[in-house]
Amino acid sequence: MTGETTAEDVRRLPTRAVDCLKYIYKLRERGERVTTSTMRERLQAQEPGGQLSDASVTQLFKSLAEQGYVDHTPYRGVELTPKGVATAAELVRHHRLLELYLVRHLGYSWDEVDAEAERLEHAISENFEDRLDALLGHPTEDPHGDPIPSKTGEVVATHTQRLSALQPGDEAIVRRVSDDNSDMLRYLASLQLVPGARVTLLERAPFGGPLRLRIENADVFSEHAVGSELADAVQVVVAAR
Amino acid sequence: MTGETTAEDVRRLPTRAVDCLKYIYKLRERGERVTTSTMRERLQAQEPGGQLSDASVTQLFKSLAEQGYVDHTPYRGVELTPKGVATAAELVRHHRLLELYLVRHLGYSWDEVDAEAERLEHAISENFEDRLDALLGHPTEDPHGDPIPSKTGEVVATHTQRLSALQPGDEAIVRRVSDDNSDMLRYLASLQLVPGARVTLLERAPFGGPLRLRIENADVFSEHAVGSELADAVQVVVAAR
DNA sequence: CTCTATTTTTAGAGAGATAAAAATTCGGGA
DNA sequence: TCCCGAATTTTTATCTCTCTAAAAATAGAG
Repeated sequence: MTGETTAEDVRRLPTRAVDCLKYIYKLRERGERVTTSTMRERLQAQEPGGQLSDASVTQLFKSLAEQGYVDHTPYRGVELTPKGVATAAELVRHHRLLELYLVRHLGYSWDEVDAEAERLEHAISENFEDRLDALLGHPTEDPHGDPIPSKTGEVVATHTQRLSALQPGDEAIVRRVSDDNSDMLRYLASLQLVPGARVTLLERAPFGGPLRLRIENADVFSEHAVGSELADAVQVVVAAR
Repeated sequence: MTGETTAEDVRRLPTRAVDCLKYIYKLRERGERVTTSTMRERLQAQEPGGQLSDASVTQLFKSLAEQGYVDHTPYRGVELTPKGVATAAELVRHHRLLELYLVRHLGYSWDEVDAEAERLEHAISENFEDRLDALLGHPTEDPHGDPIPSKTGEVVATHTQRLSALQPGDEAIVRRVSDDNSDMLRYLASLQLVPGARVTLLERAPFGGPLRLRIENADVFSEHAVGSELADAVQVVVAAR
């Protein structure tokens, strides 16, 4: 028995390699295909001002494939193996536990936590992770509504759709918002368009135009027009149609 | 004006380089000379199973000297420049704030915190540091009695001496204990030989033999014999002689 | 002055990066 | 269906950085 190595992998592999697994995991959450250039953009965005070529990403893919974390079909992209899923889930678990902790116990606002968690997720120990988990009451969602994988990598799946997919007259509950754009998060908070809020689509302009919404959160009502970029970043569950 | 770069240095420099500055800082705290081989041992102990040669340390010294963090006198050793002191103090500040935080808010025991802080100290942001500092009430000492440098690198100096330097009959207050040996810390805790405790040296055996001590902490009294290694690791302030 | 332990220099190996060249995919037109 | 060309991905050759082993240099004790 070689024992559980997933947790160690997160700290043993180069930061870039684990981040790569994490992004594959997150892109797959949204059902997108993972290509070399997509990954280069992602990894590059991570390190401000950092340079990274497509060729380097190809080599990273090959190296991760050799180590059994991904299946790499040349010219087609990569998919996580079970081992890769486990490792990525462990890192994502760190990230989301940290985000929730930073908001609840250190007074961070939800638009600040992504960047801080990005750094810390690689450094914390198994012990730290477990203490956070217990202190937070074994949570299953982070402040943005993203599911927190369990220690064994399972997630509570919720069937959601994009806010942009609603039809006029539909009522829905916000479940999840994209967490990686600070400015958007601040704006969403100002609209009260947060997980748990109830939205009604009043009207939608054609050709990707704005959506007019009625928003209710904590008994406060408002009405706003939002653009398609924002409506794509918000996941909802339809309550009435 | 190029602005304050110290905080960024901690995250921009390679981990090993910042750790090197930290160890120079800590060795100087105890007035020890910093040689190539000492540093190699220190850095090697850091990474379990890690290999590191003396030659690498020499190159690290040269590189840090070129960047203005240390003065390197070949064959003699290194000393921190003001820039080096500032950078090391910033990292030590991270470390000690984290140690105190882990004990106070996450239920860690004082023998666990060094290893965890070691990892986190490189990852936290300026923002995180400031929040910790405020939450802890701007502390000046960590759980082991080590001073926490201010944001500008100043420390509250206390004139201490080793417990092993006491004479029979001396009474002293424990101020500080060495933080890097888990087993010793657990043992010290079991003896109540912690910062704030009052000790009286009853007797000392010759030739580096054991010291017989009377220990008082929180109105609990006890008597123990301790060896010289332990007596060297505890710093005290004499109260009565 | 000489001997020994330590430190530094030197030479070269390995990881990880890039630019440029080669290979492959994919959509559209004959 | 086949072929072409643009876009993308992979390969190749090379560069830089960091490390080590071995050789050379130096310090310090006797």
